[in-house]
Amino acid sequence: MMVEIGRPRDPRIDSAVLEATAELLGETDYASLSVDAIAKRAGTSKPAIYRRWPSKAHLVHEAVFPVTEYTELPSTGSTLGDVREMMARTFALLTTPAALAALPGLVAEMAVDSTLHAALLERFVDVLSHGLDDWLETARKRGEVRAEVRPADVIDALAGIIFLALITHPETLDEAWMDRTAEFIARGISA
Amino acid sequence: MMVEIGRPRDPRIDSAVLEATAELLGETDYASLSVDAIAKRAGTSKPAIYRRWPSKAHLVHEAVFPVTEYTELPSTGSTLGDVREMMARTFALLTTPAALAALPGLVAEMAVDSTLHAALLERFVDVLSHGLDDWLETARKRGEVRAEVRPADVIDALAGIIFLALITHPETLDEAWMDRTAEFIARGISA
Amino acid sequence: MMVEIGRPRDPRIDSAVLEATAELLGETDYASLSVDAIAKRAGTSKPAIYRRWPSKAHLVHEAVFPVTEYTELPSTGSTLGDVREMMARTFALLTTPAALAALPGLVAEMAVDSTLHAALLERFVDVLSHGLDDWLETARKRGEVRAEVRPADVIDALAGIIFLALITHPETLDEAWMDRTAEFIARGISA
Amino acid sequence: MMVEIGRPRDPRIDSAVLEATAELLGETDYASLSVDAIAKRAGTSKPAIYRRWPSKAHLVHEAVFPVTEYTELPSTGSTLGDVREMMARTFALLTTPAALAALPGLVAEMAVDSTLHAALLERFVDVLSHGLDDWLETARKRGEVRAEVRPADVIDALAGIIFLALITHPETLDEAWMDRTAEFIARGISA
DNA sequence: GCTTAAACGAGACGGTACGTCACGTCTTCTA
DNA sequence: TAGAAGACGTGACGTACCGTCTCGTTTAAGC
Repeated sequence: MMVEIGRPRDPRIDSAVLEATAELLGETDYASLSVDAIAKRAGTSKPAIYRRWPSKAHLVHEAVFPVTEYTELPSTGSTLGDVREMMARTFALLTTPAALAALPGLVAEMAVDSTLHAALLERFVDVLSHGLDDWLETARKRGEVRAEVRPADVIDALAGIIFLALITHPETLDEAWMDRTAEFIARGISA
Repeated sequence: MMVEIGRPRDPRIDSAVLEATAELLGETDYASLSVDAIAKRAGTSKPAIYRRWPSKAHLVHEAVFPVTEYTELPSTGSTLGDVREMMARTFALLTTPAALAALPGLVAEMAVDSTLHAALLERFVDVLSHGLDDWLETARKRGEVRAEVRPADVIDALAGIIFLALITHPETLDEAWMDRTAEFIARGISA
Repeated sequence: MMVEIGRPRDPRIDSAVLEATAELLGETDYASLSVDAIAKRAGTSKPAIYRRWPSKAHLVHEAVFPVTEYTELPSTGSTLGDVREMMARTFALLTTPAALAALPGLVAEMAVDSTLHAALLERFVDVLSHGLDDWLETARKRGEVRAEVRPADVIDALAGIIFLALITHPETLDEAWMDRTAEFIARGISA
Repeated sequence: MMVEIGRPRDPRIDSAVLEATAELLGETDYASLSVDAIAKRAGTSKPAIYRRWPSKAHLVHEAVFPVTEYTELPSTGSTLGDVREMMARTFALLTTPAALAALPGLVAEMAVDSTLHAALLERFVDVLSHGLDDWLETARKRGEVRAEVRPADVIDALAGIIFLALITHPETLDEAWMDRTAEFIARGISA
């Protein structure tokens, strides 16, 4: 049992920093975001930040993808409908102002920092794949999804297509595109 | 017709710099790549580089994705076979040592620099979509591809899935993964 | 009263930089003196230097003309003797290796940077005119110096003549020249 | 006899460059004056300039102190009057807009470039000392100037005092200052 | 009138330093 | 020991100017 010694950390700093980070990411991109600016906006100091997160990237990752309660994948009754719902969730996750500003930068840092890589993956897979195993199992039993389709493949497709589309042609991601893409993925995994 | 005036640029510098950049990207990642180091390796100077490319990102983009001769999409006779071939090409394009090192960084800079965004897209779409229109048209006529599938959708799927897989779990991208993914995409666009 | 807050500056850096600057000025001229080299020699960094001095010129000025203890103008009993002593001091001040190397460059920067101009003048006048007012007063009372001679005029003459001679014909500044010039100045201010 | 071969130099370029240099020195200081800007203003090119002058400093030196006709030192009848006239001439030479802007810079370059040093001295001594030998000789014969006073000493005093005063307190160089200084110098050389 | 050779404009070149910026760490004082 | 403040080393950024070079073109003098 770890005994806490000395002055305890002020939990208000944690949230103030996360909020400040998300706010600032709504105003500038990842590269122009400085830790000094975050500290100032949060009314704290750089060392207090580095005591909590090992690097700017880790902080941003946590600010952009906060740990949230899982909500069950609602069953719409059809494969297409369920895929459409998963897409909507993934899309929502990736298109908050903070996520839009931070994602490219995080991707760059991921490639260099393996601890960030791991953290980012875990957080992501957690959120996106939650309930996916069960859903796939059920759909497979109904004969609607091929046996060899793996959860990771579905995430690759969902997240990969949305991510690439977001960074290359965000202006064309309308309802029609969502529909076409859902149809594409649903057929891709169908028996 | 633009008339050349003044001392012409030394074309050997262009190629030496591009080569040096690609070489260095085989040794370090994008962030650790300095323009000074490129200049030194290429036997030239920083100003000579900035005279040719507006930023490090533009230079890297050109070094990593050189303009190449287009080769026709070979028809294997089946949709699946053709998709598998397109995947192989896209995969090859994205997994040169230089591309692996540079891609995350380029994605980050793309988000900030719109001229780079445009340049990168043009280069990419050029290479990947070459012949795709015709191929889709033909496949559509044979009744193998749905009418609403667009070339851009195919590129999103191909490049998006491969890119995300590369930056998240490159170690699992074996032949089996390529096969499953080709199957997925082929079914996704099929009638 | 200013309260010090945050990490205090390391005073060893101040002195190491000043020493390094003076040393390097003994080896090269002002123009070839780079801030990078100073930082390296002093075992510190460029930002640490620019935190302390607003420009290379301000740093050099302080390194070349350090604030020193004032020593009284010793009275030799005669106007000529006292002038000769003042000349010797001015000459010593301007002919340290660092001063010889730096002075022309400082003069050039003075013309451009008004803050440097002010700083350089203050330092100079401080050192050269210290005790001069009293000396002139005394000499005037003895009837040896004309009433209208001002301290600034004496400094102009002393420093101006020595400076111009130094930059135009340093090789001829022997004892005889010093004697002739002291005689010239002593007569110039005499009643 | 050197035979001219090839296209002769365009003499209009010489004068256009000198004029442009003097003009620009009325607008900025020596350091901010670029050879590119001179070439542009003169409607010519950098190589044409470097064909004529070995460095920026040499060009500026010639632009600021053009070779002029010597005018005799007018005898005012008194030592003081003659010295006052010499001061006026020296002052005029050093206070053209171009000279004011260029002098500090030239002094700095002089210290580094020995060919410039020589050129600048020759030009200066030529102008200032012209007729001085004769004048001194005459004054000496009249018993008004001490035997050991040398022409170079007079130039040191005249130019040194004016130069230092110009770069340190130009705003106080009024008629009264000129009078006091002429008196000082006249007494300094008097028997 | 043709040849010759250098001057010309434009601008690229290598070199070198500039002053700035942000990162993540360290050091001080205070709570 | 946390916290605020801010200095620290590191290392790269993009810019500026120097004086030289390499082009293609123009200009005069000599044959």
